Amino acid sequence: MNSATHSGIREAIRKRIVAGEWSLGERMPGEMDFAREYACARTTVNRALQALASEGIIERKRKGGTRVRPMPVQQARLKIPLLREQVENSGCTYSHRIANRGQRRTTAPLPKRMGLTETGRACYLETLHLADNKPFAFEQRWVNLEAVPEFEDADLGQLSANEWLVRTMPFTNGEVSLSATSAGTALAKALGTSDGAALFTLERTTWLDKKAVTNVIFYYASGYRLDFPI
Amino acid sequence: MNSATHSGIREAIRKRIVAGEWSLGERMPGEMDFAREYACARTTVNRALQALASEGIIERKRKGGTRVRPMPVQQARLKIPLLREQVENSGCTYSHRIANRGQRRTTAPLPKRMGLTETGRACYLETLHLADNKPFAFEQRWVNLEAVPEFEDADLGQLSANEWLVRTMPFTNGEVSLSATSAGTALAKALGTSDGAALFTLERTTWLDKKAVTNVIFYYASGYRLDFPI
DNA sequence: GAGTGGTCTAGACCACGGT
DNA sequence: CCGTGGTCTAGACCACTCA
Repeated sequence: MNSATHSGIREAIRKRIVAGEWSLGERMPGEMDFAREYACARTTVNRALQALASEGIIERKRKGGTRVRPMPVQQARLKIPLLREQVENSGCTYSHRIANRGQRRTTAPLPKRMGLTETGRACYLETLHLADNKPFAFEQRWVNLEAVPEFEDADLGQLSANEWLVRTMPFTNGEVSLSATSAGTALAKALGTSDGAALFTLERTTWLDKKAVTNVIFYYASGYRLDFPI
Repeated sequence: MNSATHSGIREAIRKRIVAGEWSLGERMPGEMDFAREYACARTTVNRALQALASEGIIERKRKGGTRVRPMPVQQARLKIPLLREQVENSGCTYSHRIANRGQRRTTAPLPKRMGLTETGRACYLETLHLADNKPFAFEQRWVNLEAVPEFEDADLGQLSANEWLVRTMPFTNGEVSLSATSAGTALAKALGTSDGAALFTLERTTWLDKKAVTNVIFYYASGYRLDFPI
């Protein structure tokens, strides 16, 4: 019983939890108990238990001790790859076409999520992303030119807007929203599917401090799945 | 300049990265440099930098030092709440109805994802989840009775199958797949929407060690969105 | 080979929150 | 109050990888 490393101890304790050594909600041994048992420092046990807590498997409270969560939180780390990477990872050739690029003083249509002032300047862009020259995803994007003035003159021939922004513009926080959309006529035509097809949809808004940077909606071609481990 | 705590240092360094103090891919100061600068132990800096690395903002290599990632990984922690909690959090009353409960020797239709043997016993279940008595999501589930024999006799009147399994059955790993489905006639009827409506779809398979436990597909009623911060 | 991050230790003090 | 987890320190050794 000696892999006195934090990950070794973490997995050992995880197995004991799964095996049911402590029932749901029951108090587990304290850090010092485990430290004695595994013959290591308390710090090492602490790190292992903190990892399990951040996974939602156990709950820890000062003085209250450590307990097995009665109802574990189901959570996963979801990586949202760049479209280019998604396409290339599936062995296809990536390309993109700017479908529509405009600029307007913000009036009506700017997504509420961005919370822009009516007077702000913003830029609207539609891009079609292709895999082996077949439609893969359709992108609608607003960019707040007050946050990213350089975007106005960016050359998006090589780099897509998405990649340009990721490379150039950091952000401090954002929000993602996943949903399903029934393809309207224009969308169906752009993606080469039939009217009313169900499209997996990802919307993302990012902020730099409190200033909206960009809002984007990706409509993925029919049949797309976003897979990830849990 | 002295909150010599790992989170304080982490946020301070994050701000400096966002402010552009080091350009993309450029080498940042080492742990000992930061430790001197913030007047703290190297361990504390290490913890701060490891957190930033796990967020995908920086890259660290032994001997190679720490660098700002040229193309940060977009990732988020996605919490998948229980249906009951989703409904109750939106201020509605939750209920569910078992639509169909069967048991069969596994023959053809068992999802490939579960990787069950043809001879195994499994249980199939359909559940309609309601919010204020209106359809919220439709669930199709397979349960591997060889992994969870108790499920066969479980009383699912109070607790839904999902909650019963979460409470009773731990799992070691799983896979989630998000997609969009066009409602067929039966689905549309169950969810009270029109034929061909776009439904947000979540499929999840879980394993205990190498043994499949359950495979479930949730079809959410039209208009559902899964939101999370990034 | 040498510099960097990865990790462990032993000890200390603190903060929260049950009793 | 006082036990528990949360965190910091100073020092040490190791492992990777770049030059």
